[in-house]
Amino acid sequence: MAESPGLRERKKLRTRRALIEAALGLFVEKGYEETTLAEIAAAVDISPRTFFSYFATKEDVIFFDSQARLDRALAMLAERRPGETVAELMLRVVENSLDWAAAPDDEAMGLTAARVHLIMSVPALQARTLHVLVNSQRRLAEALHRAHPEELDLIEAFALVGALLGAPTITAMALLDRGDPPDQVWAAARQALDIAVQGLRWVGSPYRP
Amino acid sequence: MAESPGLRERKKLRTRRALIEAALGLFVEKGYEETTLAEIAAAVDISPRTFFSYFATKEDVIFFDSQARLDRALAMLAERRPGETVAELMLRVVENSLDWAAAPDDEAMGLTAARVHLIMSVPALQARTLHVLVNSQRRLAEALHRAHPEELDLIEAFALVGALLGAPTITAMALLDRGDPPDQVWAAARQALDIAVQGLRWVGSPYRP
DNA sequence: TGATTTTTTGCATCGGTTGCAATTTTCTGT
DNA sequence: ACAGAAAATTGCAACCGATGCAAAAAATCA
Repeated sequence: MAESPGLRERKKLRTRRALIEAALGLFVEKGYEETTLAEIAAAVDISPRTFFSYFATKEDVIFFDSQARLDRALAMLAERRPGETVAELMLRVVENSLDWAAAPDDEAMGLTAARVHLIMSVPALQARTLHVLVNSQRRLAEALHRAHPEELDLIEAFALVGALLGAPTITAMALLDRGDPPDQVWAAARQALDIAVQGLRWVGSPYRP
Repeated sequence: MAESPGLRERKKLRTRRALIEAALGLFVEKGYEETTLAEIAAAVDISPRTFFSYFATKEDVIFFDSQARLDRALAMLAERRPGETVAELMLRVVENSLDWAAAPDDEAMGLTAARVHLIMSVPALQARTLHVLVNSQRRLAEALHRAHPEELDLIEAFALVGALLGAPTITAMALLDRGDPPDQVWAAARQALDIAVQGLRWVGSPYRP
C-alpha cells in the first residue's frame, strides 16, 4: 500500500486541475454567472454530470484550496516560539495569511489576482468567502484555546482572533472591492492589523461640538 | 399627494407580512431548503410567480429588515455626544447592534429566536448574513470617516469598525452555532467587545516550553 | 361607468443540482 | 494477457429557484 499514485488518481488530479483552470479562464472572460456548467465541462471534455464528481457546486471550483489554507494556518499554531505571547503567535499567523491578497500571481497554486477580483466582485462569491473566513476564524480560535487553555479562555480566543482578523479582513475587502491596487490593499490591511493589536483607546479625542 | 395609503398599498403590506410569517413558520417546521417557494406561495394564497414581486429571492424573506438595521446604526453615528471619543461612539453603536442576538422574541418586527437559529444553521443563510454584516461594517466605517475626517483616516476607520465588530460577531456566531443559549451568547459577545477595545497586548505571557 | 395604471398570473425557459441505472475505464489477482 | 471486481463516467429524468413575457384581473381616477 501507499504505492505511487496509479493512473486513476493521476488522471483525476489532471482533470481537476484542468477544470479549475478552464473555469477560471471562462469566468474571467465572460463573467461568473454568465459561464455555464455545461461550458466548463465542454472545455475540459467531460460530461456536465461529471463535473459534480469533482466539485460539489459551481462555487467550489473557485474555493478549492480554502481547506489547505486553513490547515496551514492551524499548523502554524502548533509552532509557538519560545518567549512568544499568544497574541504574537496569532499575529504571525495572521500576517502569514495576509498573503491572501498580497501574493503576486502564483502559477503553482496561489490565489491569482484574477481570482481575487472575481471573489470580490461576484456577490455569491463574496458571501462564500466570508463564510470560509468566519469558519476559519472559528477553528483558529478553538485551536488556539485548546493549545493554551491556561492562558486564554474560549471567549478570549474568539475575541483575539475576531479583532485581529476582523480589522484587516474588512479593510482588505472594502479596498479590493473599490478596485484599489493589491499592494496598497495589503499595506492598508497591515496597518489595520497594527491598529487592532494596539487597541482602540487611542483613537480620537473627546468631541467638542 | 402623500394621501393616506390606499387599498393597494395596504394590501401589499399585508401580503408581505403574511409571506414573511408563513415562510418563517414553514422554515422552522420543515427546514429552509426543504421548504419550496410554491409552498410558501400556497400558504399565502398567491401564485408562485408573484412571490418574486415581493422578494427578489427566497433568502430575502429572511433578511427583509437588514437595511433598516443598518440605517438605524448609521443614524446613531450622527449623534456623537459631547466629550465622546470616536471609539466610544462606535462602541455605543456596536452595543446597540448587539441586540441582534439578544432581543427576546419581539412580536413587532425583531429578530425572533427562531430566525436567529435558522440563520445560524443554514449555510446559505450564514453566508448571506456575513455578506450583510461586512457590507454594514464597510458603510459604517465610511460614514464614520466622513463624519470625522480629522480624527480618523479611512484605514483607521476600517480597523476600528473591523476589530470592534469582528470580535463580538465571530464570538456570537460561533456560540450560537454550537447552540449556546442566547443570553450567554450575548454576554460573551459583550466580553469579546471589551477585549477588542482594550487591545491585545495583554493577552498571555511569554512562552516557556 | 369607462379608461388607465398596477398587480397578479400562467407559461415557457434556463441553469444548478441530484438520483439512478447503464456503460466505460482502471485495477487486482492469476 | 485476461476475467472479474471496483471505480469513474455518462445520459436521462426530475426538481427547484429564478426570469422574461404577455394575458388577465384588480384598483385607481376622471
